Amino acid sequence: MVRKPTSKESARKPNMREAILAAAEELFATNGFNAVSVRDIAQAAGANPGSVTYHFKTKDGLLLEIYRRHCGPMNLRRSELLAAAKRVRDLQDRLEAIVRAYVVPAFTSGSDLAGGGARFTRLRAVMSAEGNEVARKIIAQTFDDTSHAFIDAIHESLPHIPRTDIVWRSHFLLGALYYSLVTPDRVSRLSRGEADGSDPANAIEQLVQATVAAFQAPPLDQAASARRRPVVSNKT
Amino acid sequence: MVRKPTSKESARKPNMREAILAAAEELFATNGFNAVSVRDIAQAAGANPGSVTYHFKTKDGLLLEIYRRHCGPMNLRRSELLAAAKRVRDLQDRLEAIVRAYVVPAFTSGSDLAGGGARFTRLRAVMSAEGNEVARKIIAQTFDDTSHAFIDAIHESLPHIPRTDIVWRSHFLLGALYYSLVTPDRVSRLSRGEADGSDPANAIEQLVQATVAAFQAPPLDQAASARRRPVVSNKT
DNA sequence: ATGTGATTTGTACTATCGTACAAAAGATCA
DNA sequence: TGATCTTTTGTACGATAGTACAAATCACAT
Repeated sequence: MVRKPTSKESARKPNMREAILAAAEELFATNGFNAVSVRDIAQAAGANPGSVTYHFKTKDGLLLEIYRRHCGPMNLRRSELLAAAKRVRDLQDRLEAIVRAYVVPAFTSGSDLAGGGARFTRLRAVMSAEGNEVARKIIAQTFDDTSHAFIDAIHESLPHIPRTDIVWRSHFLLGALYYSLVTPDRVSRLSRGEADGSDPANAIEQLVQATVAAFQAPPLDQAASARRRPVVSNKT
Repeated sequence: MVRKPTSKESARKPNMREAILAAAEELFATNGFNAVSVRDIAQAAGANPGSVTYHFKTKDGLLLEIYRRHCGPMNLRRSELLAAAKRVRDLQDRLEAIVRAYVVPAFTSGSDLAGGGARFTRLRAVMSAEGNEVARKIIAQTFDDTSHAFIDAIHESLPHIPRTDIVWRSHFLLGALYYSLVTPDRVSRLSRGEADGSDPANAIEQLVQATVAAFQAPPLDQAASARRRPVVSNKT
């Protein structure tokens, strides 16, 4: 009989299941899915390999549970911030608030906080790069709603920009966001130590500032693309 | 091109070595390094697993050779385009030309062309996400020069923007570029079929337009960051 | 045609992978 | 305490990984 935890959760270690999830999250996010073995995860969590099988059945199941754990709270948080942002009167300020609502939850460093977090965002970036099938399915059915909500909100504050352009630019935003979390050291290196790529507050401000300007760029209509004949044409 | 094919080069198939390189490039770029086995590569190239060992010694050696093959020509191409871009008089046009010089070689679809190409760029994106050690070493010592050259050029056409900001924004550009090549289908999906994320010409124009605007955004100085107190502060 | 060196094949070895499963240990409550 | 359920451990199995290596095969100068 499956009983709900009556008074308190019991385990020899504080919570082995959580430890495994945290370890897997960290290892997957930094090394990718295939490079990390179940034994690696177990060792990092101070657990036995068999425990992973017991709690999550398979390695895919473990990844699935990581997504399940984060997706709900993260989208909730984003919805709240988006709703607040949409109440901003000034259109320019509203656009910035919307972008901030999208970016900030992705950078939060709270490890206890279930929703969002830089580690989970980085995990998603790596999984998307690896074309992970488990992640791909979840992403499409969980994040597209949120993405559409943000795109619509941005579109409302920039009515003269075609929706297509906004989609492209929000795609670029996500790419920039991902990459900032994947290789923050590159920023420090290229700036010769003048900037700290690992500082989330820094990254957020830079990203918001650059992205708002990108969204406000003139639309890419026929006239514009006809005006600028490319120096180097691409193979069609 | 016609060297002496005397006693040095010969193979039963047109060129098995090339076939293996091409197959590995394709598989690594779409599935990551660890998800692809040497046997997968051999099969895709119509070769025997032993052939891979013969030509490249190890799996790492194969990846290394892929980078070696592409890095030189790609950087050369970029240098040429950058030099041409720097000769543009008008500062606004010059900035766009510089960005284009950076972006265009990364999207070229020529498979015979050794320099650059979308496939190799995507490969780099995936390797960077996976934190691949072989790739990391090569990248740092091969691409940083080029990156600095572009950053300097952009800085010259935007003298009032601090170099730090330019580094961040060019970092975002690379992230957006990578992500566009990794998951082009997402653009098609989110735009509900109105845009084709797989069309390189389209991606280039959108990326150039958005990036130029991002570079031209006002600098992120003390005044700006003080003015906008964040809605949600991040853990320091 | 034949010898020679370059390439390809076939196979085998060892390590490690994900996972299954029985036994041990811990927790819970009559 | 003893019965029962949950969790952890230890171990093993089949599959597959990267790589080594000898034999077979090919291209070509002689």
